[in-house]
Amino acid sequence: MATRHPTQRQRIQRPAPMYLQVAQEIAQEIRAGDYQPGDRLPSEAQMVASFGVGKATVRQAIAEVRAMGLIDVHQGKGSIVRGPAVQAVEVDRTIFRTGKKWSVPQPGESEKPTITRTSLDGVPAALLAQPDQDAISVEQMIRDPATDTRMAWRLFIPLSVAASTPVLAEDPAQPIADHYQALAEAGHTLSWEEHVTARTPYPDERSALRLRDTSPLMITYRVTSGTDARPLLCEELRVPATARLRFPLNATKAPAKSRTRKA
Amino acid sequence: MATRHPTQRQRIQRPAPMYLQVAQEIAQEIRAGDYQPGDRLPSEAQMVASFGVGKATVRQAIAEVRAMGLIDVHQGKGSIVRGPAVQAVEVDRTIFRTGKKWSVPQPGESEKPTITRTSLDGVPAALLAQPDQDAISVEQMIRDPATDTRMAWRLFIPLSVAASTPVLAEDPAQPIADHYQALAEAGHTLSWEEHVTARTPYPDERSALRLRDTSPLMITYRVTSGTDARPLLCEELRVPATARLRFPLNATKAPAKSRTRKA
DNA sequence: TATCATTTGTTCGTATGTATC
DNA sequence: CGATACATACGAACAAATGAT
Repeated sequence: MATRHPTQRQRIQRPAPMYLQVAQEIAQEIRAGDYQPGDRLPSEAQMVASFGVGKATVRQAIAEVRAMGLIDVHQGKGSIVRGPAVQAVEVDRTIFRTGKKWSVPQPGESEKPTITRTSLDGVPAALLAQPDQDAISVEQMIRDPATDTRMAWRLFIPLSVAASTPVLAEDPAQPIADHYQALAEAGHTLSWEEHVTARTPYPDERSALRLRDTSPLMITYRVTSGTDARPLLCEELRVPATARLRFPLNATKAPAKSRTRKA
Repeated sequence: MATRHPTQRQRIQRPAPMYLQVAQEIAQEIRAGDYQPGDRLPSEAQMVASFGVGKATVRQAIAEVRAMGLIDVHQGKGSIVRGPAVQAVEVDRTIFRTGKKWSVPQPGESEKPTITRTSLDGVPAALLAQPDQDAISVEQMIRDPATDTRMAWRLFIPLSVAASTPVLAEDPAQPIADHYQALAEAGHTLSWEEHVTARTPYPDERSALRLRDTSPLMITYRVTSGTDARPLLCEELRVPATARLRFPLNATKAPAKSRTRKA
């Protein structure tokens, strides 16, 4: 009781951890232009001396700055300041239609696809609304030569859909636009929706997609639906978060019962 | 020379770092069901003993498992196994139209907006194609009470647009659908596109959005364009990557010169 | 309410391995 | 080959949060 001063209790403010302070200091110096893109930051040992903190603190600080995307760190070389020139790859998610033909932008060169049979699980299963079902899976790595960006594409064709539209199963690895056309010719009125999320990549994804540092991973699921909004196909695309996904948006006719806007 | 066996040079394979091995082991045990959602993992000290490695190694391993999204870590409590029940908040990015009125889904409750004047910079500046220009900025925090998810919304109205359509500047904080309507009434034929990216959040964003652990941040920019595809407005929405953004997609009439599909 | 044991968070120091130049 | 720099790993200590006593 006597040891606590009520007037102080409001204002207490603990200092941020030292590693965060150091990180902020480094980030500030970079943004201020003290280091130009391409420059090397002082070595860890030098920072230990100049900041007067331990090595673990410096390393944690550098990890933060790297997570901010301001530097690249290379063993044996040092920490290199990134330029804003890290141009974002733009991945166009538009679906084009010319008469009865469909086409989708191709963001790079594709490697040869792998066709397997898998059980539906996780998000694709939920989006396809068909749990406990198997699907034909087509996997393909896509590489954009201009920026050396790698993307992982995967198509899920539920077996029930392959059964009712056998042409899909005949050549699962054909261009996706041909799948769209086949479904349309089978009498479906197609519509699409896309779901985007992001997460920290797993170690194997980091190496497969050549992800540098702590860059997150964007994952987008495109669901192709037919008549009665029945989901038919699910495409998954995983891209480094250095990219930007582009969606064209059209206004949709509101349902009869229009949504009320909350406060 | 004599110390190197040429026949070995092809097969060398360094073992993975111990912290990754430990992380994989923990992740495997979780996925195998050895620990149920809600269970506490063994404490760091116990792992140090059971794995026979140092504390720093265990901590790095736990950081990996946490980055995989398998556990939540709380100081003083321990590491809690997450359930797959971490339902993703779905943020619907549809734009609805009823006759001459627009509406957009409201993902939660809004706090009171802050109106400032800023200079356009970074992605919004590039998307609005109007560098070296000022803009009216409206900032607002949105909270989804069901999942306690926070989102940061921001609107940029370039001064040139505010000048040619003064009604926008009169009440910048009005519902965004009213801005759309005002622009339509001013003679614009509206269209939208949305750009999505992700990155590691800054420390201040982590606290403002109450981000747990190492969850990345998704950022989406919605650009409203008028006649002649002239960009008019830019909305920025930052949401935790635990959310899913949902876009409806309509096929777009292909331009006269249809895109050729590369190999 | 206050205390205490447990658990994670932060920080230091030191040593060794590996990549780069 | 050697010097430099980052990566990994160990040990130790104290701070801060949590939950039970």
